[in-house]
Amino acid sequence: MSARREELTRQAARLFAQKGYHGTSIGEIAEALGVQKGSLYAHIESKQDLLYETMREGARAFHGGLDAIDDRLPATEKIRLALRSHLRVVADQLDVATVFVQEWRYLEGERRDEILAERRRYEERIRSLFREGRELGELRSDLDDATAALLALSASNWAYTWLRPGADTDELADDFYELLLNGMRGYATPD
Amino acid sequence: MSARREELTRQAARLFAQKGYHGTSIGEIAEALGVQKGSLYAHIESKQDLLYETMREGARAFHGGLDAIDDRLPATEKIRLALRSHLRVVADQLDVATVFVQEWRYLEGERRDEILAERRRYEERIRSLFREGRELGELRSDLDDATAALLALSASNWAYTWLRPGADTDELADDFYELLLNGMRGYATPD
DNA sequence: CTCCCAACCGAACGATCGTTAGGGTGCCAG
DNA sequence: CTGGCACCCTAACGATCGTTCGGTTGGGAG
Repeated sequence: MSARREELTRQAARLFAQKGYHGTSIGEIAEALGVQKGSLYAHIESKQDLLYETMREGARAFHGGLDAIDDRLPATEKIRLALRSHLRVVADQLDVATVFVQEWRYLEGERRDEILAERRRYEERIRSLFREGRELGELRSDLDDATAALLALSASNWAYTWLRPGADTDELADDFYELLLNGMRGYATPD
Repeated sequence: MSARREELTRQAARLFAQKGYHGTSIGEIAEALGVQKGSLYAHIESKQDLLYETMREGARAFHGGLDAIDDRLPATEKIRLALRSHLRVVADQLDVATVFVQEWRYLEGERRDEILAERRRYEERIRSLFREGRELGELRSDLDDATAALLALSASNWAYTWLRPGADTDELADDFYELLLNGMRGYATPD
């Protein structure tokens, strides 16, 4: 893929994140590249292509982050690293992450099915971490891992709305982790 | 406001939630009412009106839920009730809540500023509950209430994506509350 | 020097968008 | 009986949308 083509995808992701897929016109994307809108069709076949590629990039980034976590670590440590990975992806690729989280529903046809499956798989990978933690005794035995995963995932998925690029996401992820594990109660064990 | 007018707002909210503001045309809204699109302008001045009114309804519902919480209760109890209220609003008015959370950025002019202020005020009200809990010793003294509120709010704000209408939101809210307060750690105090 | 090809231009396409205008109902209050 | 009013229709407006197409450009490979 040529450098110009990558720049096109990047600008599209930026505008989709800022104004939404349907709120962004081909003309605006072309203008961001300093080009007539018709010229874009030397690179793409349709506007949908730009959305689809941004989604693919998002899926690759999020899954890639989980892939890098050593499977042999304790479950709780993997949860901590997963939180770090997720927030880092959001901060480092804010546009892509934003589109991945909120614009997926504007995909059409089998591309939509494909991305939806990737999103579901990601959620399942997170959920399995909590299940593993419970089964190995690292987390409370009465933990509802679906609810626990939901809580962690929800917080992470919402991150794109308030995370600023350049923030120290590792520290924030560790704060989240500590809160989720130990709770907010007054008599919590000191660390 | 006439019954017909309310039906119009309701259908608009439903379609905005399902297909997004820019993804929904005036013609589709008219079709949902069994009417020609031009006829809608007997009720509204612009498409923006429909978005704005849905947002107002959302703001009213979310703030109204908090208003009903007795100020003299312990902070932790108020947090529990706030979680219940939020999830109940999402479940009972899923369309309105969905639009309130994701479509606000398509509002224009001062209406956008107004709704944005309402959203910020809501977040601040939640945050103050955690601050109060910490200051009164109900929550750990080293609690970062901004992070804590962020965690709770993020989970709640994400709820519209997975909550199905008719779900037992009180029970779910209590589960969230219990997890947030006591944590997921294995040696957590039994309840 | 020539050829190629990625990249872009300029103009136009049909479709759809939100909105307006003028006229027509049927019902309810006076 | 009559007036008004809420509601709707039909037709059209200009603007903008995504997309197509034939032609032009410039630089690197042979």
